Amino acid sequence: MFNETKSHEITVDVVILTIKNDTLRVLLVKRTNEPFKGRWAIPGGFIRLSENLDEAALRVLKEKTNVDNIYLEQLYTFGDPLRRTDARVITCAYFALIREEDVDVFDSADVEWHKVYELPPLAFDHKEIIEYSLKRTRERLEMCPVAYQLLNQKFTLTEMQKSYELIMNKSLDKRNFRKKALTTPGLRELDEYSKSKSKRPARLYTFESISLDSKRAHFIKKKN
Amino acid sequence: MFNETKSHEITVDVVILTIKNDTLRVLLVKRTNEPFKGRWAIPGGFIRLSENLDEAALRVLKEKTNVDNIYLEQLYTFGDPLRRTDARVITCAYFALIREEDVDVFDSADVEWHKVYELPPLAFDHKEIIEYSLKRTRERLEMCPVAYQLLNQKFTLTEMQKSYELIMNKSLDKRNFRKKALTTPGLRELDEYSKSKSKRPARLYTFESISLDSKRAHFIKKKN
DNA sequence: GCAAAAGTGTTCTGTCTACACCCATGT
DNA sequence: ACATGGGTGTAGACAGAACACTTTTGC
Repeated sequence: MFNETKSHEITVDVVILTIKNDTLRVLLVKRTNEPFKGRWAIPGGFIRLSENLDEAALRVLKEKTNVDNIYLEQLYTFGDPLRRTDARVITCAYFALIREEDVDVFDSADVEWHKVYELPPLAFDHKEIIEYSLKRTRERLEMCPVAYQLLNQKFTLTEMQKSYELIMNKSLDKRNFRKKALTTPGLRELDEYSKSKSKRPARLYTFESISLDSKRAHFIKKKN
Repeated sequence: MFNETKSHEITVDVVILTIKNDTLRVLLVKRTNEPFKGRWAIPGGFIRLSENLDEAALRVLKEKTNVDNIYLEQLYTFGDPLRRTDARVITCAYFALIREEDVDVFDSADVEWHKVYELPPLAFDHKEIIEYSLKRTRERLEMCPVAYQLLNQKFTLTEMQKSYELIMNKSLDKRNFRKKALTTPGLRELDEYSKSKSKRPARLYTFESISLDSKRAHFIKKKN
């Protein structure tokens, strides 16, 4: 299959995170080929010669979820010779945060949302990649409100807090959270309220600008 | 499996930083081939099939500086189709911080330390890569004392401060710096003093082995 | 009127910033 | 004795953490 003169293959793999049914979930696909046939894996694909890496990751994302225009960030490049047994494949891993309401996943038997804290056995080093993406998402969260990428367009502060708690995997103090959340640049208070049964309606908020002010990361620009 | 006839090539490029003559410098090599023949570039090389990415980066580092066992971190993977005009080459960029005293560079006409704040015209996207490595180094510095990688084994607090100032590219308050520096985990005060002419000797310090773990991301936990 | 979630302030503590003078040494 | 860099402390601003009760609604 390969020899010394053959060059390495390079792919992009994308960790796609969302919140669904009050849990943080990652999109996995079931492998149809050996090795690891039948195991769950992060979606990925080869990079086309005309694409840059971000575009390749966006394409993979779009193929699986039909989502565009999303928070997507390069995570890390994994290239251990032993990470795959079949060939030498280096993968440039990305991670994406998407809203459940935007997703159009054919929830078939071989594409599923799995709880990130209860992962099934995964192919290759994909468990490591997912864990690393969680770590990075937490770091981002301390820096900028990326969690709004997981929320619906209009959301309550309690929903926002829940998404933070799911990502950080710990509970937060309500008053401190709200105090800090209200200072977030781009957060706008609406004159609308959630309608819920048997309890007090909650004020709705929205984020005005998608400009994630981060000096740390490369973000994918909006496509027009 | 390989539905494109032409593969991408993948390299590692390493931004090697040191402090020399009171300036922050990066090791550049002069290109001997087209394109950009005669221009300065970051050292790099192809990845061998038996190596992982870190090993490839270490090998490039060792080839150029004869330095082993060093702070080395994966930076970012650059893969724009237009970044090179001759071929589609994706590069996994690393950066390294090394001590001048450990280096064994043949300072020839085609390998030189250049001031990072006064770079000559560079090949490809290497200017961008160097600037990104500076950004990351600054972020690391706020988190953990990576600057000790640039210092001699024994150093004064003033030397440490100078290295911070060179990386951050701004001056720092002496008292505040020293107060904070003294709380750094791993810093040990020695019973030795610098011998300098015409001025008061300065106390020497050293870092006890800090585990800068090879699994990059985050090295030192938050202080409690 | 009760269940269920929304909403609201203060105190404490630790960290960052700004800032100016005396000390030890070699010449 | 002077030139050079070494070494030191305090006060104010700000941010994060801990902590409990009242309000609004649907049933």
